[in-house]
Amino acid sequence: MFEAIYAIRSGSFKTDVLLEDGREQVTGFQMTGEILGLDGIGTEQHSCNAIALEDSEVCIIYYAKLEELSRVVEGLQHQFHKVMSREIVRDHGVMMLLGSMRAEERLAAFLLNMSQRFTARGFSSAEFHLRMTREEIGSYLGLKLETVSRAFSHFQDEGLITVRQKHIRILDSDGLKKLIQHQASVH
Amino acid sequence: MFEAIYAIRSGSFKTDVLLEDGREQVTGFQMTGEILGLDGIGTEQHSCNAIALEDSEVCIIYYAKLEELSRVVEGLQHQFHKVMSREIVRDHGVMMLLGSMRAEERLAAFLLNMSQRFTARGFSSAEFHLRMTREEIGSYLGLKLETVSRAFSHFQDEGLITVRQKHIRILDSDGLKKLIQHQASVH
DNA sequence: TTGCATGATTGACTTGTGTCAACCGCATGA
DNA sequence: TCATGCGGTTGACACAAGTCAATCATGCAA
Repeated sequence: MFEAIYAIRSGSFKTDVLLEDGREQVTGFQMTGEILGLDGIGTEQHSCNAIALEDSEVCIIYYAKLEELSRVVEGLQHQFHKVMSREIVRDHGVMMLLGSMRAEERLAAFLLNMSQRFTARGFSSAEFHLRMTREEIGSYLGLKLETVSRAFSHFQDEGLITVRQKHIRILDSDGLKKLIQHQASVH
Repeated sequence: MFEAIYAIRSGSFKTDVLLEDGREQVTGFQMTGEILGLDGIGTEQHSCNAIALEDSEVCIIYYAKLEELSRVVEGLQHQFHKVMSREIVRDHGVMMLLGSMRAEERLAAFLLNMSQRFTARGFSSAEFHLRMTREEIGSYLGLKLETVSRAFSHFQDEGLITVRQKHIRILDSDGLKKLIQHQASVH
């Protein structure tokens, strides 16, 4: 059943979908200020789970109220459409990752994306704490946890980052950016 | 620049995004009755290309008009939200494909999805004509065209389908369904 | 403190898919 | 008719990532 969407007030989440046979696919990581539950509007039924990765707070937005308000509050409808549209664009980005990048490119893109999102929230762009496990990162990126771990170690050996468990420090973000594009032209 | 979305009146399309280095990722195939261009609302700029796969017609829907109408026409806003939401759910399905299925599972899922969409449009569910090349299917499924071709041949050897170029006939759709789930429990 | 559980790292080996290349089939146009 | 080109198929081989397994690190509970 569907009745609301949820704005994250603090904390962070992962969303996932399950196949009958038990395979889990992480479909995204959401941070403060982002919206959960937009998948439920189409079918009147949420199609993925949201799991908090730390203590978190959400603001419940009843969808019926939102629709009603959209009709009278200038600009609200448009803002809401923008949020949904951006989610579609983001998903296309993930499809790009999964469909045409190799393991280290995926992880580099993931790290740069996290860095950018932390920056947008006023945190350091170079040093941050990942709230998800290697397995969750792997599921999101279509990789096994060992592959994620090895890629982290390799980046560290190359002097691109330092890793200690979930603590990441980016030493050479240009190097990571080059990885994403350059790898292909080697082809 | 963004000003409109497009309802497909007849024909079919592929959408893709490009990486700077020239890699192409097909993000979807759209058929009659589906909507193109929803990605443009968020940033006032379309982020993917749409290419017709055959002679096709679209109905241009100016976004400004749509927003205006949504405020007065009962139910229109809700219908529009549903369309966008379903696109998000569909993308999550593709992420499932790309992130946690192997080549033959992906292709089986793709064929069943095509079959279902043809059925919904009043065509045969068992026999249809693919409008896209092996390379486009491969890009969409995160596979090389040779892998797609081999999987088709293998399905044919197993008696699941018959293939002759772009003509597909599904002989055992339950067999295809089992492939998607069963492969995993072998694990 | 010790013991335990969970997550992360690393190594050795296997395998699915990619790569490269040859060849086939069908459609189009000269 | 034959030549040309594009898309599709198939084979041989290479390699990236998966699998299995041992070990280490961290944090929590007794």
